[in-house]
Amino acid sequence: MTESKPSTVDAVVELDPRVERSRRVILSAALDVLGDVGYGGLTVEAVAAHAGVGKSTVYRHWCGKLELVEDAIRNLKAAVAWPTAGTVRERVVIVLGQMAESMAESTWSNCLPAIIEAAERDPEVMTIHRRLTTERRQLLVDLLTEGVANGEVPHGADLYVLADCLLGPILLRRLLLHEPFDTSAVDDLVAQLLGPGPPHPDDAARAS
Amino acid sequence: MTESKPSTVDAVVELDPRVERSRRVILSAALDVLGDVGYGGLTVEAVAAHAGVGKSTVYRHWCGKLELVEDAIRNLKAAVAWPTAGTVRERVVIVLGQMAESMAESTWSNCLPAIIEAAERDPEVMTIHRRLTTERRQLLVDLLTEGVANGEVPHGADLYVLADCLLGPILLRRLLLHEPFDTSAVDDLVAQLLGPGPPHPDDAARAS
DNA sequence: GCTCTATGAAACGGTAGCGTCTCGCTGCGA
DNA sequence: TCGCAGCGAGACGCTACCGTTTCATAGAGC
Repeated sequence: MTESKPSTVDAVVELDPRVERSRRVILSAALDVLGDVGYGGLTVEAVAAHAGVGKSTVYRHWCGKLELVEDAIRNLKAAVAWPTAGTVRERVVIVLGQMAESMAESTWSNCLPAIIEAAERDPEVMTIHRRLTTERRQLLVDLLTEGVANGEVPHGADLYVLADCLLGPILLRRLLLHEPFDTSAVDDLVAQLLGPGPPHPDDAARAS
Repeated sequence: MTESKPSTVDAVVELDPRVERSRRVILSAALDVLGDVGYGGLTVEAVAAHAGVGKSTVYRHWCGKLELVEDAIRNLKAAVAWPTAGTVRERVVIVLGQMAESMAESTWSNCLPAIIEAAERDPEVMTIHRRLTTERRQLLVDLLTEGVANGEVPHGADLYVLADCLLGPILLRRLLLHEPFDTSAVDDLVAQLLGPGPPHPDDAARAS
């Protein structure tokens, strides 16, 4: 599942491997529990049981539920392989396909409703979540900026709005409609926003 | 076992005005509390206290927290005045403007994260929420269909995807980015999706 | 005015999670 | 090999909420 690296805040050297192991397994369990029962339903005892550790071990490393959840969300990484080759349009399709796929089944997708809920209650969680989302969207905006430069994306468009038009529908179908966003829908989506793209990318010079 | 009322809203005549008043004030309080503390944090006692009624009064009308929340969500109405005059484009702008406005501040917006969370845990809540969302989106799809008929919206587009492109960004900014979606963004959004139409929608010939 | 019933308040036992603590055990590093 | 620190297990007092029950009050309909 989540092969999270201990790259959280531990710039300091972890001496004892037992500590590192405990922290890793507890954070992973926290995400599992969070996805299962949500933010309000998450309990420290449930996380400890799911991690197979004692409750006191959790309290040894975190003050309580809130700090634990914050740390767990911080460790939530996006399993997205950012493409570097191909036209901008092709790369957008790939990125959105991965987005739709991870929206259908991933730790992140499972935790998303709980994170949204938690962000609503706790400012720190909101900051963390907004940062993660903003960074991810910025990559798409950068990709679109490249598309504007080479003519694949029309000039004059607000690329942030355009990026939200690409990401928003996937989010809407996951959270509000509870229906999948399949590959053909991604094609429709990109065609809607970047024009009726021809299968051949050689005629990228199309502005009329 | 507590019997459930066949009608959740106002279909059946309530004999005693005290009963009607209790149900109304409790459901309203349930939405307030839901928006304040979320689904997991909502308690029957908090709802009763916020409604200014006794706890036993709540249990007299609902089996428990789940049925109460379901009923409250069922009664959550969209405060959207659907426009009937003007071009399709103008009406789309009005609808999205209202959407963005109610996203910024409304009972519905306050409760949305909690409802999303609740829908994730309870199938009944999911069904209710999906129905509400689907109905609202369908109105926009119908509007776009009218636009296709009179040439304001290009042919061949998947109108459901298009509707999600219009609604998705507003949702994304509310839930993930926690930043407002103002009027100018609505204009950008519509321009992005329905073509760069200034006040005059005469440039409908774009798909050729 | 007189029932009749919905109501508010409160007490009740039961359950669940909190956060702290102690106590052996064991893996780690020296 | 030894000392230490992290560990699990669990008991603890505490608080909050659950869902039920009782009872006196007051508002509604006749």
